[in-house]
Amino acid sequence: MHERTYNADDCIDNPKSVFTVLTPKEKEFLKQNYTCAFYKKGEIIFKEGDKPLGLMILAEGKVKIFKEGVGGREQIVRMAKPVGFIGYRALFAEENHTATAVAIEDCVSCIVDKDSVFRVMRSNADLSMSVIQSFASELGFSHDRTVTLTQKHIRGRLAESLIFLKDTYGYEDDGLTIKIYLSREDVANLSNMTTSNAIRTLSTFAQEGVISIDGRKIRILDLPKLERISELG
Amino acid sequence: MHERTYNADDCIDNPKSVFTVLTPKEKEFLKQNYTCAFYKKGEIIFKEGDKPLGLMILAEGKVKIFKEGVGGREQIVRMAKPVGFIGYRALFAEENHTATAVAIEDCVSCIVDKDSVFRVMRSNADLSMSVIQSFASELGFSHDRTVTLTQKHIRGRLAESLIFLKDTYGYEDDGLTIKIYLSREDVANLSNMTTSNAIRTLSTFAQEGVISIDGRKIRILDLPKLERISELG
DNA sequence: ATCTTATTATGCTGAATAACACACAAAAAT
DNA sequence: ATTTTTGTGTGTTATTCAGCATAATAAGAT
Repeated sequence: MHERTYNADDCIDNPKSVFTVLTPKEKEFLKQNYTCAFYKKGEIIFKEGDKPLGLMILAEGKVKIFKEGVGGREQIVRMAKPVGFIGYRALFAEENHTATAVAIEDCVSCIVDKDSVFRVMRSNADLSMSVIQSFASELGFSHDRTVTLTQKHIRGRLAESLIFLKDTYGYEDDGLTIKIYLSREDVANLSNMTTSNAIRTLSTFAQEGVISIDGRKIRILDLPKLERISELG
Repeated sequence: MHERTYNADDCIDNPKSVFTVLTPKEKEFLKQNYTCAFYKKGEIIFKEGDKPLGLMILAEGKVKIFKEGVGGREQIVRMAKPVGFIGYRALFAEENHTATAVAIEDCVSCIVDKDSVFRVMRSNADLSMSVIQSFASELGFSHDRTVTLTQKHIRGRLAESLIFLKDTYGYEDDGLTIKIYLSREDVANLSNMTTSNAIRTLSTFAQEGVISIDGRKIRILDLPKLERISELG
């Protein structure tokens, strides 16, 4: 982890963040209580068991959050993008982290210290309500994933993961390429399958003309068909 | 659903509920804004797609909350007990319900209307913070379950479910019998397996002396062994 | 009381998918 | 540049578990 000059004010002022409900004064207060850190691709941002130090805002880069299961097998539970929070579940649950966060690309993350976050939340009910709404949505998403990962077949699980990645990160300028470049192993860990089966099923999708593959670059050629595969299970 | 005279003041005054952080005045306000309903065993309390009307407090009885997956297959995502909330995820996410709640026993549920709940939450930061903490814990639990249900083998999943039921509902006076009586189908839907396999695996556990079965009454005879089965996967 | 339906129990078969083995390509380290 | 490591692709085998059938029992309905 390297220190670097980075301006997190952008995060706090970002119109897409939950901070829009804050008063200028409250924003100012937060801006005086954060530090920034730079993480190289592949670096661990926090590990299962670590104590959360504050509210981490992902300012740049992409992050995977996963849990270690049976025999060290990874299950990705969340994919974070800028501008978004990471590690906030443990912070608000007053627990140590129960998952590990790893940078998928070079990342910049800003930490607002815990006391400052809590103070602003107590002073601004709108912020609390936004956080509650975020948690409630995230919990719904988690329940959905549980059902998908346990009930759908490999093809359905992979199709849903690809759609999820597209919805989360969007397309490149070509309007086809999913704007994230994951290893086959990560795709597998997101979709609850072995790496071999992720590779095989991606190839099959490509043969069927649903997607095209160029290394880690995945282009969705036939979204309706991909959605049908996802629905069918 | 039958109306019945029931005193929900007990719920709001219950020392185990999140309402302990409220002032007497706020409690009084909530007590003036709730209605109670009675549900017979097997009755639906709310269904996937329904609009949440308020914050439901389960005052008496036990409730299963499940989602319908591929081919109508149920996945139980939560088991509620008194005094606890039900249907609060959708309420706070400002969505329709994404799961169905069914009474496992005769139940009494009190509904505090949405506006009143939100008003008190805006006036009392402690309450909001408690709700946030609850959501954060629940989300952690959901992530745990996802990993368990996808990665552990049948025996591990069933063992974990039995431990979960014991932790949630406790023992009968004998200190052995799990204080909930589920059908084999519900046990299966909690553990992501077919009814046949739930029956089979329960029998195996009984043969091995880990539990004993008497109809729907399950007694845990060897908790350490059950925990070991759960850990191993 | 008796009929009907739901639940529990058990065996058999087949499909889905994990596990393993190996080859090859690409990237990183020396 | 060359060695080592990491990632990708493909075939084969083994295992787990779902699906189905059938019977016995228990619970509800008429």
